[in-house]
Amino acid sequence: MLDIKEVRSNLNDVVSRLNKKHYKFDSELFLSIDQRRKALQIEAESRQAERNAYSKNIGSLIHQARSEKSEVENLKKHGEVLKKAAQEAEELLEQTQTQLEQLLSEVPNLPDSSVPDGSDESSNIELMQWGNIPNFTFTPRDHVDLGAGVGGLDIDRAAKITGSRFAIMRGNLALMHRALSQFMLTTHVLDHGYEEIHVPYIVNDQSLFGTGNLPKFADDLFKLNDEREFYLIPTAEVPVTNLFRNEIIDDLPKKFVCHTPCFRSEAGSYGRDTRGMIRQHQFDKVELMQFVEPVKSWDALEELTGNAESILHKLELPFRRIALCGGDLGFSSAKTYDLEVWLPSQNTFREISSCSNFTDFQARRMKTRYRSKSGDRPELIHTINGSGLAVGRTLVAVLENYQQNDGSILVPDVLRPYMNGLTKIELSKNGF
RNA sequence: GGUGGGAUGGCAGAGUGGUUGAAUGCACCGGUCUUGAAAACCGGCAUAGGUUAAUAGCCUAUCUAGGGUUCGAAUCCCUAUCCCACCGCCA
Repeated sequence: MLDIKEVRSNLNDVVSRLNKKHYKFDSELFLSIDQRRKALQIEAESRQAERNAYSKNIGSLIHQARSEKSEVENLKKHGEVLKKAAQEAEELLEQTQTQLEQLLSEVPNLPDSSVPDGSDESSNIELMQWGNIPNFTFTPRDHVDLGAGVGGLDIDRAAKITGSRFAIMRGNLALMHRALSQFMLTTHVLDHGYEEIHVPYIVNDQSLFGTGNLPKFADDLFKLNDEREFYLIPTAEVPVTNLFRNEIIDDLPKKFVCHTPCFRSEAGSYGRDTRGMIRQHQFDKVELMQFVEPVKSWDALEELTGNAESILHKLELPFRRIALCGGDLGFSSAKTYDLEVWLPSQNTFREISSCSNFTDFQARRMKTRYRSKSGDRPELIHTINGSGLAVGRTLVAVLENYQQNDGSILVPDVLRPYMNGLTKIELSKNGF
């Protein structure tokens, strides 16, 4: 949520910055509702003040036993009139305030000035590339064939059990998948100073509002068939960011790393990435999350992005860092770096991590504040998060980049300790 | 699933209809004292919104949340959520 005070006082600036994000903000509608709100609020509050003063006066009269009973009865009658007037004024105010809140809750975060212009991913800017793109002496297979070859990946049976966009892994492939998440967690905890945290995979609607997934993006979510407003998490960002919802915290920064499955309905992506494990309804992700003081959030974004990149360094997977342009930025983000890993079978880079600074946008929705020292006014914090990394896609990248001529897969050095010393996943004679 | 008991400011904990936004203690901040510190003493210390140049005043709201009763609600009534205890069931 944007700061309504800033929207009011810098309306033109806000409109043009939202334009960069390719969002048309209806400033006239905003102004008309806000002006109505102002008038109604002044009216409602003065009615309320009147009522309060009147009641206080009755109280003191009764206390001093200065009045006749009948007199008090008359006073009460008039009190009822005041009460009605106050209630009516309040009702009108509430309607208008709700309208204003609804309007504002669907407005995206303002992009940072460093964000490149552009309407879609074609305007994203590559900032750097790392690693050597492998030169295969044979035609590289894709991860679906490789996975089938080593007898560890089964898409068809997953479709039977559940439906499309699910996968089954077994044997050494399942082991590698687990090893990847263990490796990521351990690295972020021991090398980068994150605290490991385990959270619910089901969240309520308020948490999703806090991160900005609701009210606008309900279609992307799996909702439980329950009287309560429960949803499967689309990312650990939702439960972890909401840790301190409605709280005032006093020690910053806080850094968490969290491994969870993620559930996305992928509505609107029919026909895209239908083959294999690239786009699933369920996937594992190791998420990095920082809660920081406002002045430190830009440094924190660089740090966190670097933390995610170090996983790719250690796995020796070629990747590049992309700055998303205004039109490609997520709803809550002020700036986002995507990390894209090289996939030989597609001869291109594919997203494996997305690291964003949300500035105070989520904090305002969640009412998460901090107090630097006792006595100071609480201030909204900034939130930063990013994948470190998407486990399923990392597995895909390892399979494809480490494949051998015969279809076997070398195990990256750093994973071997997590895989009982295994150095190579061999072809399976029996298939799956 | 059943039966009871709870939810008050950063924490602990008073408060059952009338100047209570809320006693008291702890924590915290400022001061006095001290060579310095501690102790003691004095003072301050909730959040949000509105108005405003103002993080000054003033007004409004908030004692888990949402409704209700009343001229007036932390206090009475209803509902929800969460926590605790015991019973039942269970990985």
